[in-house]
Amino acid sequence: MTDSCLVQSYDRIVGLSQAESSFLRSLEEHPTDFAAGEVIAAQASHCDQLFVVSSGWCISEIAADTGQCQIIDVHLPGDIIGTREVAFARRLSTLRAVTSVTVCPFPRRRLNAMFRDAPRLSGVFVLIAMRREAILSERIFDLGRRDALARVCHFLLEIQDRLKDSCSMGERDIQMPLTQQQLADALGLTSVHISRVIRRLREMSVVDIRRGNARILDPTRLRTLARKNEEYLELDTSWIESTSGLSVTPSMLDGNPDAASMERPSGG
Amino acid sequence: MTDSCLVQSYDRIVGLSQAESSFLRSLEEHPTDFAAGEVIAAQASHCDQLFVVSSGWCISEIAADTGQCQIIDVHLPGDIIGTREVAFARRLSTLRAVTSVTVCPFPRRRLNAMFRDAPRLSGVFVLIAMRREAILSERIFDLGRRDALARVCHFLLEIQDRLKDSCSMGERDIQMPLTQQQLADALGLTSVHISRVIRRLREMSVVDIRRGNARILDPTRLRTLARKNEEYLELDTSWIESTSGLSVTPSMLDGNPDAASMERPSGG
DNA sequence: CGTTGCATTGAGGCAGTTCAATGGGTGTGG
DNA sequence: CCACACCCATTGAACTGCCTCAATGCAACG
Repeated sequence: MTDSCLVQSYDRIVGLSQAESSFLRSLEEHPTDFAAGEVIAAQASHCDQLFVVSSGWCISEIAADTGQCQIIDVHLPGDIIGTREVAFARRLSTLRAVTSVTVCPFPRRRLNAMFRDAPRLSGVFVLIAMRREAILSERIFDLGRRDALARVCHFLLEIQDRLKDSCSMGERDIQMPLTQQQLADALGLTSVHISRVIRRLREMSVVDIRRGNARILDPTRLRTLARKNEEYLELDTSWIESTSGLSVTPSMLDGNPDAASMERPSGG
Repeated sequence: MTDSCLVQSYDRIVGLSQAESSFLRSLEEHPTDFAAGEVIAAQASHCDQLFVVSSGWCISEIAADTGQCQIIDVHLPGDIIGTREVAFARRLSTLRAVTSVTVCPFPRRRLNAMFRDAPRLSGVFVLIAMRREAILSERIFDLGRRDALARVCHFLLEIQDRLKDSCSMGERDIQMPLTQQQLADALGLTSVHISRVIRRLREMSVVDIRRGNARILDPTRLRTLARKNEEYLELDTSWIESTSGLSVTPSMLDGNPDAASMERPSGG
């Protein structure tokens, strides 16, 4: 019954209670399908919704008036999208489907209810937000200080780690549904140059990247070329565990925060 | 009595109660001074502490084995530092003083107490974290898709906005204590090229950037060159206000979360 | 079987780098 | 008060990684 990547990934971080997983599952009550390339939410549009990715890949991209485009983030199954936007009146990026996707929109106030009544889930939520910030920081290092070859290698390893975290995958193969143009937009390069780098990596027998799939031929070499120092994806969850006290009320489950119960469990 | 930039900035976002501002003030109980250039917390070191910046500028930088360095973030007075690291066992960046600074360390569990018992402060905290994520996203766009001139202009405007938000500043002048090398490390360039760009901007009568201070000569032109589209710093606080129910207990103020009171105000 | 979207390849150009030398301000010790 | 050292900024010359422009290949699809 629990196929949800979201529930699985939260459960893997802190073991979830019945009530907690029910709450998370309730965020995926309204699945909506989009075809590859479709815009799910446009830049500068009003944003009072967040999304859970149930299946498929999405991207957040920022478009400039010059026609330039930069992909800020890649969203995989189990990710909650829109947390960056929650703080603002209007979206600062376009949310677009890369493959055909199923996403589940939910209103901002659900998050509110979670913060008030489910401190452990809030903790995991913040933890994941901080990991996302760490990933963005690494990408800043990438764009600022690594050459094209290292960027591509590093990106592959990042995706591999994240896929391992959220869903199933093989050791040698990494899903890679992005086009070369999209890879270029993510890594601050041009598709022409991405093509050359991919060829070089193939000739070097490091990775064979083709549309849909990347096959790793020499993992050690790949890791060296990526100049990947730290394993920033290893979370420290100890501080969440110390947050006892959790109540998920029936009213939270149908998304009415204002009627949420104010009482809390009396046990310490 | 309230000189604290931290309290001021939180108060500006949502009007703080007495208890709430007391809690925030209590985070600044242990001021520590560092001289310009000193390391406050080293990359890969254990991180169970966060910091409030009381005065001065700090940076978070990631160093590579090649000697390359990338500045991820600039921290101004009123900022809480280390939230990115909170999720991990070890720091992924070095925290360094740019000017002489006063920072106030506080333990991770204080944050925990806040999450459990002060939902409005938690809301502002998350809001600010999301704004930081937005700023990082903009910097990714910068590094990926803007040329050196635009990067420098955009960076200046970002700092101007953030200084406006946290502390006092003039309209024409922006504090700029970073060296050209540090500017280069922040913007993914070399100090040599930064020097040339600064000269060009001076010759164009757009900004006169010198160590310590940048004087804006042509605000309109600066904004055009920066290609700054969105005003991402305008926060939407409406969703926080709807989180009623706040208790800051005496035990929170001395930093003992486990003894924190579990009762909450019964009023809606 | 043409169309459409993506990938590949080549040739030339440029923004930004590297290397290296010079200048200028500031603090320190004689 | 000078001399020296140090750090930072400036400038020049040569180089290069990546871009731009443009043509071609190639597979999927109606």
